[in-house]
Amino acid sequence: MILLDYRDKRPIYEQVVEKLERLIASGGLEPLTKMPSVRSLAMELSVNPNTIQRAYAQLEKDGYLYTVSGRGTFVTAESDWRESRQGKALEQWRHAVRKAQEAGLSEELLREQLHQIYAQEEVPT
Amino acid sequence: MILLDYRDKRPIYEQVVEKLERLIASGGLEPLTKMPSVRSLAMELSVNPNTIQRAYAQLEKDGYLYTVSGRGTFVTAESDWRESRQGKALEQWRHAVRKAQEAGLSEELLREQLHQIYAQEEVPT
DNA sequence: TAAGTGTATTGGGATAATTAATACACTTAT
DNA sequence: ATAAGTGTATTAATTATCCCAATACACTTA
Repeated sequence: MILLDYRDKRPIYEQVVEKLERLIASGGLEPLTKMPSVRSLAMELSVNPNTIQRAYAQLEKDGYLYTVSGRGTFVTAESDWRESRQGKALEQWRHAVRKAQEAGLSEELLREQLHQIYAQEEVPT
Repeated sequence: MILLDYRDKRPIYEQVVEKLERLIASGGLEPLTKMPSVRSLAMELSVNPNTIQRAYAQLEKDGYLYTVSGRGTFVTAESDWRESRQGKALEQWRHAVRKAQEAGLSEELLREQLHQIYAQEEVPT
């Protein structure tokens, strides 16, 4: 399903989160499909089950997965995780705007830059 | 020059950075004035000189101070640190914009939000 | 040359983060 | 009902990181 990079010095769970998030966001996993169990994915990657559990918990917090106790964890419907993702991105963006405002940057400058960035390319992912 | 708050559980050097940054940004220290030496400020606050050194290094990285080896460290000209601060804020903001774009948020939405935020108040700090 | 400046290096101690070990609770199929 | 499969909670061990101190070095100037 995914492959770990041993040269990567980030914690394992974080790597798993990133890879799965990318996989889901790119449509590589159909909504509502069952994820591999905590134990089986742990076996497959040769890591402790708790590490996978932590990754799943994070992905659930971010809206990409949901879990039914005793049954397993599943991929969220696309509309749901898109909404969650947008909400987070918007909140972070707003924070950056306030910082920019405090630094004395004008609304006009930001509006220009905004247009310029959006003009560059159509959203890759 | 500044006063440490012992109830504050952040590291000392961080507290020093924040207090000095605030002092400089608010005009409490004239540009080009010489800062107290690493050792003297350390003595005054009863901390290790390395702690002050770390704070000064951070402030230099942020553009508030500059240092001449053997002579001392000095307050940057206002135009310079304002520029530095704006550059950093702008860069972070651009990053947030790209994230928002990737998440599928429209330029129009961001432009609206931008206007709304700027309309709220005239920049406090 | 001596005193004052910032800087680099190293290490100790504490704290936090990451992963592991184990036991528990729930669901489902046999 | 029992066993096997699922996620979860708790606790511990290990590892990494952070903060601060001690000390020595390099540079400038009186």
